[in-house]
Amino acid sequence: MLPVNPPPKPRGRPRNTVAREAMLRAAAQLIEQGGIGAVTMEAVALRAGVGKPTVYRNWPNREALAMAALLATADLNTTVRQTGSALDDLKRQLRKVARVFTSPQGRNAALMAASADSDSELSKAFRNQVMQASREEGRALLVRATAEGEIRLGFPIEVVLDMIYGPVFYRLMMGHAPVGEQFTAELLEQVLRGLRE
Amino acid sequence: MLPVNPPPKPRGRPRNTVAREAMLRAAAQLIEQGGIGAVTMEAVALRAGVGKPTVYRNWPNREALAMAALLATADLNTTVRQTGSALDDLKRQLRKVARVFTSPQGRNAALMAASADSDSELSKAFRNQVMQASREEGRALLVRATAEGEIRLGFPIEVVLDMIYGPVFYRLMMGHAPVGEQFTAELLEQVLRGLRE
DNA sequence: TAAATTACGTTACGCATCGTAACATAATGG
DNA sequence: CCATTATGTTACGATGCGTAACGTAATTTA
Repeated sequence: MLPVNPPPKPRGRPRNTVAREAMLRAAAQLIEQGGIGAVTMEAVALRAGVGKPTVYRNWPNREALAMAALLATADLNTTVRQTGSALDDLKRQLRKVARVFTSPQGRNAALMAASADSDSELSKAFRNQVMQASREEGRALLVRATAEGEIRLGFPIEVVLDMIYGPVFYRLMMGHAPVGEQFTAELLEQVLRGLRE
Repeated sequence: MLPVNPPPKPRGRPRNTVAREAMLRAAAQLIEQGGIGAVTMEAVALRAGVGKPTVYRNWPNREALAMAALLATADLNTTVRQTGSALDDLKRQLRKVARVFTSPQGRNAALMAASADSDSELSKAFRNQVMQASREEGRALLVRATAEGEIRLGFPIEVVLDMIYGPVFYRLMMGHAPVGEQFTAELLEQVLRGLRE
């Protein structure tokens, strides 16, 4: 057995989890109202009824706090239930991704992930949890679709995943056109045309 | 002849264009070194050898100045010469877009366009000049390709444009995979599969 | 040439936010 | 009881913002 101290049992006064949640909630509300820029450590401390140093004891800077708040939002952590064919599920999953990232939180989340220091811990966690999760789900569905004989074999799957999710983010970020039901449907249809033998 | 006063002849002391260019250059250098966040009005004033109020006389805030500096970079305003078939030109244009936006300036430019207030004048100018320009060029090439009989008719061209440029921005912004020669080639190949009837 | 007009650089100010320090106090473990 | 850690309050210096007030420079109009 490896000596992986399971609970290292901290010594002194424990962290106030209520305060921590209050801070995350305050940050999320501030984001919703005024975007990432509205998340100032002082505003969070005030709104959460907490001392400013306490905020700094939990997160080293504003960016980390905002990222943590976004990571904690429930929307970003859902997965699509598998009911129909793989391609039907894929269609529904793409709509879900589009819907989630059309929300203010989702849009801000994507922006933060893009602009954050790529090496920071939270940034990596974010990419893994929020973006890679969609990709993994999509990858599994594409594999299932090949097994079901709906699409051909031997296509570059990473590129195809970028073709599916890339345009959604592109429109979301650049705002040159809406990301509606029709768009995701046409997009997927057009992608699949290149995969049907 | 319409009475469009060509030079309305301003009254007093003219703007110092040398200072203006110095400020834009200073801003561009600051962006290159430390990103958008490094563009503070005071740093620009100092580096350009200019008074702070002069900076504010030319741009209302930091965002506008940074945007103007990025707009002035030459890379973003080039167009691809048409030498081969439409599809060859499209391939070369996609590489050019990828190359431009892989540079620090390009990446920051895309980020600013995404995060800036969508209604601001410079933001709109930016989207038109930098992003729409690529799309227009691509749209023209796709039309030419149909005329040359290389691809079929009746596809949703806006969606296809998103499928071409979206994945590039997606990788650039999220950083989950490189945007190399192989990627753009495979991407275009896969997109064209869905267009060849 | 004189007057009006506009831009310039310098200096200074009030404001917001940052990130940190000092302190007394509260909660928990040994 | 003592050591340890977290908490809230208060305060501080540092930056950057955006503006105002000045005297000066450049250019157009009369």
